[in-house]
Amino acid sequence: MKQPDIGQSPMARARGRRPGAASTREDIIEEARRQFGEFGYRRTTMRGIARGAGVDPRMILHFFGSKQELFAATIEVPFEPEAAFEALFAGGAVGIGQRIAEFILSVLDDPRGQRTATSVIRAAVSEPEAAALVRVFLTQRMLLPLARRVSHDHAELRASLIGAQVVGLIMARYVVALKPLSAATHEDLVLALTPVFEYYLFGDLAAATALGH
Amino acid sequence: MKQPDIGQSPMARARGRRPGAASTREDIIEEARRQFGEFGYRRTTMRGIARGAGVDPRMILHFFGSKQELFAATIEVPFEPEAAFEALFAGGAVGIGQRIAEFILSVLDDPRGQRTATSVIRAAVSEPEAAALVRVFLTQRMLLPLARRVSHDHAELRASLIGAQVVGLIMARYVVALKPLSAATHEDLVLALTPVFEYYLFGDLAAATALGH
DNA sequence: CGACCAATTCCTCATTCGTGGAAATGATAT
DNA sequence: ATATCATTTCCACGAATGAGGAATTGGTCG
Repeated sequence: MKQPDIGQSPMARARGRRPGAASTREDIIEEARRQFGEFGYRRTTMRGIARGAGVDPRMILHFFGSKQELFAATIEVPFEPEAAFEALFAGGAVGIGQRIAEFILSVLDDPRGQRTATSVIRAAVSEPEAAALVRVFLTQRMLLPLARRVSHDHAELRASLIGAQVVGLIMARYVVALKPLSAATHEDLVLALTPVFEYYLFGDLAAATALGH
Repeated sequence: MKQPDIGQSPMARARGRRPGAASTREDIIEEARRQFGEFGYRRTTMRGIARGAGVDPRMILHFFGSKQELFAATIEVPFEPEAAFEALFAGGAVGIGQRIAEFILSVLDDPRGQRTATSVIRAAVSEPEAAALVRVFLTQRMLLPLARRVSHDHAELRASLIGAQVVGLIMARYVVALKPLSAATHEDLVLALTPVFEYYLFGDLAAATALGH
């Protein structure tokens, strides 16, 4: 006599497969990238991603299996480190610091690069497993290839100092949002960082010489 | 007839105040400092601190009221920024970069300073409110006083760049544990960082000059 | 048309967390 | 001694979370 379960909840969408093209998977990844980048791994929740993507939370498990696998699927390095270093060093030692600074800043100007960077850093801070992954990736894929092109003493230390400066820049600019750095222009930062990168690459680390004035 | 409630749980300690001196409050703070520094704000739990301190979880609320207040109680800056800067700059411009590097590294060599630094950074990454607090503290108490002593153009930018390098060093050395940096000695890092600090303080930020060779 | 599979929704479970109530006990002051 | 207060223990609540079961619907292929 009663209509069977219809009208019980006016907002209740019908179950089953939606007609038309299904962008659900991509919507989830897109929203997950945003939230992991903005909130970090721990404070980002499956339900929050689902809400932001306009999707049932169950879809995330359906497509990705777990929160960790979803996070892994959101990571995209927008360049190939070894190829990028080769191109950067192809121009010789002259101007190498500026080219590195330009390259790093341009990666961080791109929303994808910026989100990936902050996302990975935040995850490394809150998840030990992520920190281990970051350590391996940074060391094997970024710092060692960079160090290999630095034919100087303490090559790995030099690469690590550059990495530390870059990480600090990301933290100060995007995570803590220190005004002088978040307001500085791309060009200002390139100019300010260029001498530091050149010093870390080629300078005499064991002699506290003055560095320009 | 039955012994009243005794023997029900052999491990059950008697209620009420313990005899002797009560170090509970200090035990909690001590353990909280360790865990906030090691795990960050989010992954540190009241129950975990209580377990580590050998204390009932309720004691934490009893003494501190909430997790946030407990965290606030664990923060201890082991120096007075303005006084420290005054002392550092009292020796004049010559050797100022080295003195700053020495000072920062010595603070980070001290377990208390190191724990406070990592703890605050981790909290800033995982908690927006903490990030706001860190931004204000860093800007008002550290960077502006530092900038005030830098009688050059872009004083705040210079101070922020130093701050970013220090934060990056802490991240790389203690959070991600990049080997070349965590293995480097105090002296190595002082030598490597001194020219950078001097450049950030006094160098020409708008001219990409070479910085030592 | 019928069988099969992917996509979608609803509901549930077990766990964990921060917080708080209430009672018990020792120390201390009167 | 008695009253008062701080300290301590156990227990519970409500919320949030990651994960998964089961049913329903639509596309696709025979």
